[in-house]
Amino acid sequence: MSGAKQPANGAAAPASNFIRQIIDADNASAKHGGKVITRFPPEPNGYLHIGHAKSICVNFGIARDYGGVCHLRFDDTNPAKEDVEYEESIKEMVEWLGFSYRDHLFYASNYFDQLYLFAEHFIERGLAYVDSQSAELMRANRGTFEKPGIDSPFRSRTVVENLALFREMRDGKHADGAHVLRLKIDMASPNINLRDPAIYRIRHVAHHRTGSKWCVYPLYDYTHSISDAIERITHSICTLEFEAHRPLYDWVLAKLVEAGKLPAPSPQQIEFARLNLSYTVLSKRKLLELVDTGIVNGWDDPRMMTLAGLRRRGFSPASIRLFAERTGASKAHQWVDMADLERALREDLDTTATRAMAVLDPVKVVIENWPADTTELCSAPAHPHDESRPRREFKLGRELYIEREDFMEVPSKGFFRLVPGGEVRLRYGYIIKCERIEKDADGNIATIFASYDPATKSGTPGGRNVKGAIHWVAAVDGLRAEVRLYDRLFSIENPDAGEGDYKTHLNPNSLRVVQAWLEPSLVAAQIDQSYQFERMGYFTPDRVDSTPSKLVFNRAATLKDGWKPG
RNA sequence: AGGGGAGUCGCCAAGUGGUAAGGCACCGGAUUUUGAUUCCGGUAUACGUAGGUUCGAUCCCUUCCUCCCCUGCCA
Repeated sequence: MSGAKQPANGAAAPASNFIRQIIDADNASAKHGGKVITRFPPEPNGYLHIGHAKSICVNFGIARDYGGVCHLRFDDTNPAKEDVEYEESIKEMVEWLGFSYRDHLFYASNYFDQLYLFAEHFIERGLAYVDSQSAELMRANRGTFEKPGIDSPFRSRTVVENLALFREMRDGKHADGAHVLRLKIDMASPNINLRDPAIYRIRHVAHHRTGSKWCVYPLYDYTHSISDAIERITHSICTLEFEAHRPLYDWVLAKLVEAGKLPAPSPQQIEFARLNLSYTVLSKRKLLELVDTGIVNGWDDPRMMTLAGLRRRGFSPASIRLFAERTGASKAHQWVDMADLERALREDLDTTATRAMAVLDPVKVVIENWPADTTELCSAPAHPHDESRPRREFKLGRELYIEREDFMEVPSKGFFRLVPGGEVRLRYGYIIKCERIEKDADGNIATIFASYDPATKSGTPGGRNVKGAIHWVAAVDGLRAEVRLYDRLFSIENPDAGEGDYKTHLNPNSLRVVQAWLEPSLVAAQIDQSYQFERMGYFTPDRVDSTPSKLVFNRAATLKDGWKPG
């Protein structure tokens, strides 16, 4: 009865949490007849980020585990800020994350008629009034945390007066800001949200869905509670900052239920802690600023923790779901390390990513005893634990490239790659020995001259082996490509807590671009597919800049590196 | 006259009167032509603090401390 616990992708079953406990209890008492309906209610005024992803996973995940449904509902009550562009992006990202909203797409704006009628109902019951104070005066009269507010001089308007005025507001007879419709609750409430909250304001602005039909638009608390009830949401899961709004949510619904306008039982608002990620910022305002000031290249910049950015960077939907599952849902403020996101990525990609070899910082190797102008075909599995996938092939010739960091002229203790006079295996190829090196005018190693042992071809039964194996790309069939190496955008854990503006803590090395050598199989690399460049990390073709004639790869994450030079 | 929340291992997070799950990280060791993966094994005398109730308290009561949220005609 504790919800069908279906692992998201072979991972452990979702842990019990306080939300699921509430649902279990409701199911046990048949409060909602065993139904579970949740909702993800974004305002279409920005792009989704990793924090939203967690909320999506919580809401859609619970619906899935309990055999219920999760509504995608656009909270589009503020036409001045919202746009279809955002709506489309949000829908795309929800789907990309692996959740379907097909038959469960809703809009708060679809309830505008109903919301309006309910507002008149509140007026008729003497529970709402038109306030004509200025915004400034309203603020002043609301009181403070310690001091109760004082009643508006318009609080005692008659029902007839209120109704007439509200209809005039609706009919466009008044300017923006001239009046506002307020619930009549309690100006002395210790909870400021209950001090006669405004529920309708005048906005002579066209709405992207309702056009110019309305010039009065309902506010969040009023709209959200009623929308939930109309959709028969059973559990309305939101973040902690709405805790103080719950009494208002309950008040609105209770009044409508007692009048027979809405069915019982009402949905229950449940709040959980939002996600905080280290080394980044997640507020819409800051994300926008990073884009507007050109610090990043757009909303889908791979360094951005937006879902568009994460996707472009090479994060898989499954890895984000795994991450959301691991961080769980609770009421304690959580501060999660960015590295945890990368670990979830590695865990997912290790089992799925096709392998390939790529040299990101090339140094040339010449095998002097390799016959000139000859090559030999080598092959390698697409995945080390899945031999059923077609193998990849590439050539080995006299000249090739290896990673600069795989050679040390003066090796650190414990270094077992290539050193002067030492041997190393060319993965899937032969064992080579470094005979001598040649440096350029600046003292950098220009070429490594080596010899190979013909008896050591990869796969030779009973052949000898050496400890180190390094990746390489032959000059004959290697591909050139641009590779973008990303790192965290900020250099301190909490950019907001440091001294000064968060933008003073940018990591200057958050993007490095290198020209790499890739093995030939990578010409066929697909957008949205991840590749493990062996020993280097997980990469994906850049979805906007990569073309077959000019390959561009993004690094999503490095591989775990257990070697500590000593 | 203020109100509402939260404090359990480095990071998440269960448990809620019967003597501290799990994940990640970390540390050993085995396998490995990725210093990856995988596999074994280890890791809180301890639940913000001080008291109290109880045979027994992370869980109940009280004190104190720390942190977060709320004074938009934003959501």
